[in-house]
Amino acid sequence: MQTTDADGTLAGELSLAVVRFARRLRGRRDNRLVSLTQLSALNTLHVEGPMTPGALAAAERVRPPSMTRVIASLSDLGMIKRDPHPTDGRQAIVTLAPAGVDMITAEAAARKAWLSDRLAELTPDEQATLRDVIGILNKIIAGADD
Amino acid sequence: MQTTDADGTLAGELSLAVVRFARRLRGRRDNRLVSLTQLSALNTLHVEGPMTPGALAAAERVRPPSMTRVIASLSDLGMIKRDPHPTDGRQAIVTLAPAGVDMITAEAAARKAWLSDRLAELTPDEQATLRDVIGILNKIIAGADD
DNA sequence: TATTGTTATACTCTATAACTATA
DNA sequence: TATAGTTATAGAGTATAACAATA
Repeated sequence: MQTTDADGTLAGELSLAVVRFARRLRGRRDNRLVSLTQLSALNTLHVEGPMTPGALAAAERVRPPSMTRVIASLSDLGMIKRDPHPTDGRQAIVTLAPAGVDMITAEAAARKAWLSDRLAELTPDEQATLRDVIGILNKIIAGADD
Repeated sequence: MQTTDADGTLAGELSLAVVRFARRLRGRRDNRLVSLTQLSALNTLHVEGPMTPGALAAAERVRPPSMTRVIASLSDLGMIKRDPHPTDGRQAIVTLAPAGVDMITAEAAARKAWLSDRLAELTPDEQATLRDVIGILNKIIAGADD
């Protein structure tokens, strides 16, 4: 077993595998009411609580204009609400609405419906590896502050 | 440690982590000459050899019209070439050109330049977990034939 | 008729640049 | 002037539907 990645093989193969997997995730979902991008924003609001559009953009690692559109679409769907910032008129506070909480719950079930079928075909060791990799991926994402 | 995913937690968290990681991969690359989607197609041609557009679409898990566009862009860049099928006038054979091979090599180095920095911050165990997960993700992708 | 591939069209996600409003 | 956010615009990636060419 290697302990370093001097030749970049791990970086390369990991990139391609993740891109293909993400493509499958986006394309294979049954519930088309919200996209995975929208769901990711809802999830962040659920985990971290209400925040400004700028903070949400930073948390999601997208640019503010991109988050503006995500917020607008989720607001149209009634899944979040926008309130004025108490002290700064430029900012706003984005809060998860009850419909947004319901969507998170429903989407978790929808993903389970197909991905869990795939996961069920894996060995317990493989499932454990996937569980471990979630934290590692999040660590890489969080560390990529350049 | 759990050995099943009855509540869908693994499916949900894995989905969100992978989507965010893929977003970072797409946005953070320095070499903008080819996209990760294009690179993935080049890589498949490199690993599996020349094939028809339909076969390449199937291998990449995208629809034929999507692959038509990827092939057109790579052909414009001189990284692949299209030849007539020897026996079936409807089909074509897509082959990796020398410039495509060079691009695969260059891109592997470019990815290494930034992702390896992140990987270097991980423990050997974490790197080994990532190495294991590549095969698991590919297994899931391959199995999702519904 | 069935298959392969392309064209036409549309939608989502993301970005940069320019702008408005507020601090 | 500086900051937060939106609007305008553009480009990549993907899809479905309709079409053309060939089997």
